[in-house]
Amino acid sequence: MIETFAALAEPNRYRIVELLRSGGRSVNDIGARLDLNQPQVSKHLRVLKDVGLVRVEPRAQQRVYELQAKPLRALNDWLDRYRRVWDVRFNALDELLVELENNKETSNVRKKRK
Amino acid sequence: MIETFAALAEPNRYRIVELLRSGGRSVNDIGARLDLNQPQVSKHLRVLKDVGLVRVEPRAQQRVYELQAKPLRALNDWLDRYRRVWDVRFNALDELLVELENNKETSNVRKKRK
DNA sequence: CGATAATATGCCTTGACAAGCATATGCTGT
DNA sequence: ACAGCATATGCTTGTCAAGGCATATTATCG
Repeated sequence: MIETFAALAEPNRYRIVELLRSGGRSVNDIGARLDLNQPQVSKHLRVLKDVGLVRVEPRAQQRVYELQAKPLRALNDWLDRYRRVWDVRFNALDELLVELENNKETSNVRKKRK
Repeated sequence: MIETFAALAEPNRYRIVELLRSGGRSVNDIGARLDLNQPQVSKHLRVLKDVGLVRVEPRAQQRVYELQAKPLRALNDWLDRYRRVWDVRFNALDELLVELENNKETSNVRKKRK
């Protein structure tokens, strides 16, 4: 999770991700559109690949990078755990639903009461 | 958006946010629970406050920090724009349904009614 | 097999930022 | 106003990561 945040916290990497939202692109294509030098694009893509945000598909002599679902899904799941904070619908009488959802995931919910 | 990612990319800040999910806490309380020195806690809270992730409420001589909805909501909205990438239900032939949902406005999409 | 295009990697420099520690500021009760 | 606790800020140091540039790697085609 933190890795994903770190990857997206870098401005140029964020721009790359935004660009790839419209579909896979080659390294040079990305560099041209975002006005970045090729080596830096490759490096950023490496970071994005390491955290699973993109995957590579060789196409002829170039490599097409495209977004991957998994980290985005993970981000969504993470955010779900904060729903009671940001979603208005959870602030009122939906406490019951919250309880149910908490039961569904028994991961790190075991907190010590004092 | 990038600011939010950057704030959450720092391990200790992430831990603070996770801790605050269960409710507002004072600076020393946070420091004690996460085993952090008080100055670093204050600094991290400053960053979190600057990006709007927390707000302060003075309580006696201590300050209680608690999570704020806005950046989390923004994060959710941002993620929504990638839904077609990560949400399986968007990958197939549900394009029509997407149109319908957008029109219905029942989902958590587009609730900004400024 | 050379030539060339597309991409990756290595090295260096520089800037940002987190931790540690000392100290300042602020609030509360007496 | 003073003492004492809670929190904030300033300064220094060390680490890490991004950009720039040169160069290595890989693939395609003649």
